[in-house]
Amino acid sequence: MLDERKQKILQAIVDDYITSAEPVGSRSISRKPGMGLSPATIRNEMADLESLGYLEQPHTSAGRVPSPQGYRFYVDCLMRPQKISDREVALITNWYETKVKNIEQVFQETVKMVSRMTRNVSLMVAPAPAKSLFKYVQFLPLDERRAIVIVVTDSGFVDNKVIDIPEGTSFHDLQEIANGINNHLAGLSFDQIKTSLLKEAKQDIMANPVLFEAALSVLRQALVVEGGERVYLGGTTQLLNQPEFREVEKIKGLLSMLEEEQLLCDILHMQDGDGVVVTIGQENKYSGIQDCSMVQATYRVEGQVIGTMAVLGPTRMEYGKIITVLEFMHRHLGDILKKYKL
Amino acid sequence: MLDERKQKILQAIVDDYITSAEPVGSRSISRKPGMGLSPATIRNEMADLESLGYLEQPHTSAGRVPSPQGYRFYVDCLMRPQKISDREVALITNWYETKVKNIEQVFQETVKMVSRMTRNVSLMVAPAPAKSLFKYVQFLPLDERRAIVIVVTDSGFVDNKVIDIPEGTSFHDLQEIANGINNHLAGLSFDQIKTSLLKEAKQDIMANPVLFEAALSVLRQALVVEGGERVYLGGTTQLLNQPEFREVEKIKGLLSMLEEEQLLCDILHMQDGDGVVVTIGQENKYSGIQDCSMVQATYRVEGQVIGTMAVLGPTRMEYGKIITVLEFMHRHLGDILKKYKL
DNA sequence: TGTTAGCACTCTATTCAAGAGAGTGCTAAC
DNA sequence: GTTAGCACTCTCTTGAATAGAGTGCTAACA
Repeated sequence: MLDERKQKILQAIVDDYITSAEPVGSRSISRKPGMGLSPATIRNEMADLESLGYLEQPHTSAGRVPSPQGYRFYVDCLMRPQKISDREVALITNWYETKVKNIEQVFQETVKMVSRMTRNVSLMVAPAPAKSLFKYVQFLPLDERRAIVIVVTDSGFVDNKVIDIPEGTSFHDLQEIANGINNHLAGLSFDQIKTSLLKEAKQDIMANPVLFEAALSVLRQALVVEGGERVYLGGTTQLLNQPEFREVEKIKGLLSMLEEEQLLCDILHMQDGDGVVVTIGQENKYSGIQDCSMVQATYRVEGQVIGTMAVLGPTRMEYGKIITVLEFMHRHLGDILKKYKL
Repeated sequence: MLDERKQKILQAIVDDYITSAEPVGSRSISRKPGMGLSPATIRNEMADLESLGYLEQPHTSAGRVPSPQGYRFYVDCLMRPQKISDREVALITNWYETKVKNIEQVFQETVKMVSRMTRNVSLMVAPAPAKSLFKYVQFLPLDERRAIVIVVTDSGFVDNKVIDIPEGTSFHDLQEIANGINNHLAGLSFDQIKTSLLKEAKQDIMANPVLFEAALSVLRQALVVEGGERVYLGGTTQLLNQPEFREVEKIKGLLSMLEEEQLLCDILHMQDGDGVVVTIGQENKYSGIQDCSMVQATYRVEGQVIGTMAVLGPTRMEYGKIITVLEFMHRHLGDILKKYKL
């Protein structure tokens, strides 16, 4: 275990490096107020910290840089989580109130907000609409040949699509079809609906068998809800501000990774459990982000873990700030989602 | 006017530069099949073309680079617009059929597709929903205290929001309110609705005056359709692939510009008329993109120009390809939009 | 015994000159 | 009118020299 002075120095080094992105020399630590030690003493301690594995030296005559182990210790023991100010809380609340009108927008705006607050890329997996339960469909007239179909899931997702009205079907017929569908399929998952659709439909749904063909056609158009979980991504341009991504090549690599929804899903699913988790550099299982760190948090609705959100950035990230923000979202996002019914 | 040989050489130079991004020397032009001229001859012609203003030399011993005037001439006279292959047409058609279900998605997917086909940033202004005419609202039950309100405009935009049901209002009441609203406000623009709302409401809308307060509250929540035109943006990461944006600083500048919706709107509105227009470098009125070129096209529904789409990239862009793609979209986007009712 | 000043040492980043390479313009021959 | 040849120009790369930052070690000090 590190003695108190070593901890203090390590903390100063990490703090300094996080803001400056430059290897930290003994002089600059010595100069910090409250340190009260000469550069030479600091140097001795730094040499110790290096041989203990907490620091690294890019080359002999450079300052020190935190090692992954150094960051780990910093995150676990040294870092002081920043408080979220009342002003920030007010800002967040206001943001949701003015910009968010439905569930979809909760996700869209949350990633935007988080990326802005943390100055890093932020991502979020939303539960798959297809996994939730079908609640009802409703047809709205558009013109003679087409209608809008609104599909609502029990979790509050709303999907709208324009469909062709089958030949010879009146709008009144459509409403009857909707009733049939709603009566018989409400409460089923979309997966169930897909498989059992044809059989069920034939036997039960339609009081009026003349409408059967029309109903089938409509069902097929209406009930295909976009399959998988959706990943929301925000603040990718923040990457450009990080000195570690000064070379376009590195950004390209990360960005093209961030475009692969499935991959992101997988990465975010690697963490289970509940709460805020930090993975630093090589701790990340996916090799494409092993020079990055990720702070992840689950969010819950009524105790149930529903999904994950995360902030991705260079290992030299503002852990304190980011953890605080995600901790906050972890606790409060559920309430916000519930407002729009999830 | 340039004689035929000069034109041929200029064309070869621009073509070469567009693909290589390197100043073009006399040798490489001379080597091109069908050229049949020695480097020395080419050099003479190049010198002429330079003094005529069609070419520039980064420095004495470099090859030539097209000047803005050179690009202009290339675009106006030399460039052969590429045909869109049947395969591409099929791809586009299929893209819309599988990925697009409503108007919103037409815009989202169009910018994606165009940016992919042109390998450049693509943008598009959609007509402001608020400018279109209110068609109807419909309430859908969510739970006891909340409902989903669906607002449909005559142009086919569908907006859904979760609203609080006013205290003491039954779902049946809501439907009555919807009827009142629909009967009296259908066909009005949202601007009109906003201003005339209170007066009108009081006098006419509500058959049942008891519901008046509730109706007002609901109206306020429901009928605020996001104000301005929306800008859709696609393929910003394409910037990273362009050699002219190898330095992060340049990308940052452009990207931060691309984040300002209003600015983009203004830029796209500077072009009027109908059809495909190319603005090269300094021809752009906004100084932030004066080292870029932009190809813009309007799109129409039933003859009416409805909005603009554009491709933005370095002046060294594949004009032939891009113009062809936008020409195609210019002609066909209207049909696609009409399918979802605009 | 812990701390510190001093100094030699190491490594990077910058600067500068030299040389290679690419391309031109001009001249003279075809 | 076209082209081969050649001197010339400018950039980019390479390598050496130098300044700068920071270290590690030693010896002195409290």
